[in-house]
Amino acid sequence: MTIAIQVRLGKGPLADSAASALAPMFAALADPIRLRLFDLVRRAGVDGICSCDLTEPLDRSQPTISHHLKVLREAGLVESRRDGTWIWYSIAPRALDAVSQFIQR
Amino acid sequence: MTIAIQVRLGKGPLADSAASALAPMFAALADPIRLRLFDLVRRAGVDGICSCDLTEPLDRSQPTISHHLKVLREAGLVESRRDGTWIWYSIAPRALDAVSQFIQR
DNA sequence: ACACGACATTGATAACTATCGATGTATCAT
DNA sequence: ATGATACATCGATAGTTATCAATGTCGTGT
Repeated sequence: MTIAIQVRLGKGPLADSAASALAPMFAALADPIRLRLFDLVRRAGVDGICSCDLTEPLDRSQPTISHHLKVLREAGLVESRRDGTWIWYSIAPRALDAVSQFIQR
Repeated sequence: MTIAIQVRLGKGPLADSAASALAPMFAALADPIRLRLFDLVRRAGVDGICSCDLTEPLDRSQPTISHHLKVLREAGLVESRRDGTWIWYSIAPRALDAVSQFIQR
């Protein structure tokens, strides 16, 4: 199951619908652990990074990291693919497009 | 009382301190009402916009809008200045610099 | 079939947040 | 001083979230 998030930012005042679509992306990055998770995944590039390598450096329990990865995934910021018993995370294409578009005017 | 927020983003992995400084800014934008508030203030330009013109279009009570403006202000995203009984809000200089810096690589 | 490793889900809890009505505070006009 | 207006703060409440221990699920190797 993949999640597609589409946000169209018009020229007029930010519509309620656009704001409601945008807010969850900011919310996904509104936590220090998730910011660092996102950063680690982004640094890993196209190959991605194994979930097993994300738990230890952030000093949180495995379920907690799993929870945060789920939040990032459901916000459309990261993707996961299975490889045997491992799961590899990578940055979703166009992940921050909507956010970036809002930030720059 | 003004609030200064400084975030230095190094080249290495995102440090816990940087993430903790960055997260509140994302949190401030992680709400539809605040996104639209920020958008309205930004559209007002250097003159700013009166708080009284922010309550009605967002369909929330006056205390609620006041609360959200406080969140934006404490995150360093907007500034307020008094003019008689009115209070004018404007975008803080370098408001989104840290956020923008994180977004782009 | 069985045991193990990697990850997800559940359940519980403490902390936080969005919202509003009521009330407080500050400024202006009279 | 008085009243009116603009905004902030308080108190309460319902909803959300970050966290972990315990448990479940899925894939691998034996």
